[in-house]
Amino acid sequence: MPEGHTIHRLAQDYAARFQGREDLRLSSPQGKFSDAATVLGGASLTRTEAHGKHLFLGFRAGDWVHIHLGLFGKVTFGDAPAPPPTDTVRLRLANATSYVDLRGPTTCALITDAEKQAIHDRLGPDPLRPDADPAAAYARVRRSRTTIAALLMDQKVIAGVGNVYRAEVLFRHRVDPYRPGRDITAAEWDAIWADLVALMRDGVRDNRIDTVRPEHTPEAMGRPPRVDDHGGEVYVYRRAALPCHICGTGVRTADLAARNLFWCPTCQTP
DNA sequence: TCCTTATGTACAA
DNA sequence: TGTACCTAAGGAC
Repeated sequence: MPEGHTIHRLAQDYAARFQGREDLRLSSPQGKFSDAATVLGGASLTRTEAHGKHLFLGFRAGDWVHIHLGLFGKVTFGDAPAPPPTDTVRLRLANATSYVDLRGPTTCALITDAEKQAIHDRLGPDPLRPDADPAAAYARVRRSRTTIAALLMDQKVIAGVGNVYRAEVLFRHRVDPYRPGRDITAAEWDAIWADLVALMRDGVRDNRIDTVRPEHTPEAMGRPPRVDDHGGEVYVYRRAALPCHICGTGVRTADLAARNLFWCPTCQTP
């Protein structure tokens, strides 16, 4: 599930169900986080935060649980009573009314304030954070020979964009994914950034990625709605060889840095 | 039941 | 650039 919008939504949802309550219990049925769960004991959740794809659960001054879902991590919320956990649950939070299970994360670790700060320091601006500075991202983009497709996935350049938002925002701005960063104009970057802010805010609200403009929706175009397992309506992501919604050209796909890239060779210009 | 795939990242060579 | 890691679902047998 995880691009930045998912993580910001998780920060909200963890807070809504657990923040400020005194009846919290932590456990690690799988065992890999048992020591930390014991250290935290019955501490209450005081705040939550997201930066890019990193989630931080704050328990007391200096105590943070740092979570990164990686490619496979999943989080499941539910109402009490919590069912018996399966043996893949890395971290369960439970109180009298709710539970939440974390499975398969790349990272789930107890860290200090200083360690958390170090993570912020190595991440680029996040379109979903109010403190984000798009000019800092553009400063890196404009002096790079690397393709814009790779730069958008580089969390040091911009935090929170993943393979879906990358493909979709480049399509929406008609930018060929192989164009070098240095050939992206300031106006193009400003438009891409503003679009990411809007798209990702929608993503947090809806808990899915929809990128198709109203005039290109299945209803407007007279096509059947797309239903994929990520749940959203998109232009090119995972639509290899299918006709482009706008021009009908077959959507192309290629490997770029071990990830699948999708684009329309007609609509997107070098 | 096995194989492939996936919205990610880190580290080795 | 390749590989390892974490999990679950879907499709091929």
